[in-house]
Amino acid sequence: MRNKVRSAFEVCPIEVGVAVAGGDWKLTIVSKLVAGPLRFGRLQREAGPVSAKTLTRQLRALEDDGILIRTVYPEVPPHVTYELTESGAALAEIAEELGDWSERYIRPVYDREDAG
Amino acid sequence: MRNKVRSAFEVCPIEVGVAVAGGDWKLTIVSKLVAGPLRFGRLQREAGPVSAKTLTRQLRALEDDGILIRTVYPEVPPHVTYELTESGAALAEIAEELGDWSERYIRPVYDREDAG
DNA sequence: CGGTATCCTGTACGATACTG
DNA sequence: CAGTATCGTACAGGATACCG
Repeated sequence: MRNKVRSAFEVCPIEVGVAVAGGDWKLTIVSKLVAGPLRFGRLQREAGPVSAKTLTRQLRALEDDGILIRTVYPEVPPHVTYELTESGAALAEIAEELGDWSERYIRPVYDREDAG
Repeated sequence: MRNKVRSAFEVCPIEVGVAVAGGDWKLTIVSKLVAGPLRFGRLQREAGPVSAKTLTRQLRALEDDGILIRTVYPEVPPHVTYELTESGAALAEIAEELGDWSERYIRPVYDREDAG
């Protein structure tokens, strides 16, 4: 994943953004964290049908790239929260725009196919 | 690819956007077309180290989703151009924002790693 | 609760060779 | 020029079982 980002740097900044934020679930995760920190289980339920394995992978990648912060509370049972950094909040705005864009331009395309 | 988009509709609009625009090279392709239509070969050179096979795939997907228009001029040798639709132009703006975001927030992360 | 380990399938993508 | 066909590798991501 990091290697992908590194080679993207030699192409263009947009491709870097795609490498960092383009994975499945990543932008959805970020958007779910705008309202405030969430715990792992809650985040998994809110994000959609994502497996624990994949969610963990994506969260770790987002953490490595400085998009969110993982906090472990030393309790039993375990308690872990995820919250956005400034970088993550900025990314969340782009995620929202992408969502609006797909509602406006993509949904009609597929609705038309379903009708026809 | 279309199946991925269809299932994304059942999750959230952001995930639809990722499914449609999140593939490697797609946003870069779109950004290269903002200045005006380009031919296949030119686009391939401008986009970066993308193979003809992948570029073709991505262009077809973008066409299917109404993001760009492919025009074939019946000449010898063949002449094909790609140009953005309104949808594509709107997506290009988001692509630019993502590029700016990565320059501002991601580059420092990796520069710091390279230094350390 | 918040993961990890293992296995598995599907697909993305590049390289190369070829074509109308 | 603008692709297509074929092959091969890499990795994403789900399912399941298990752990501190």
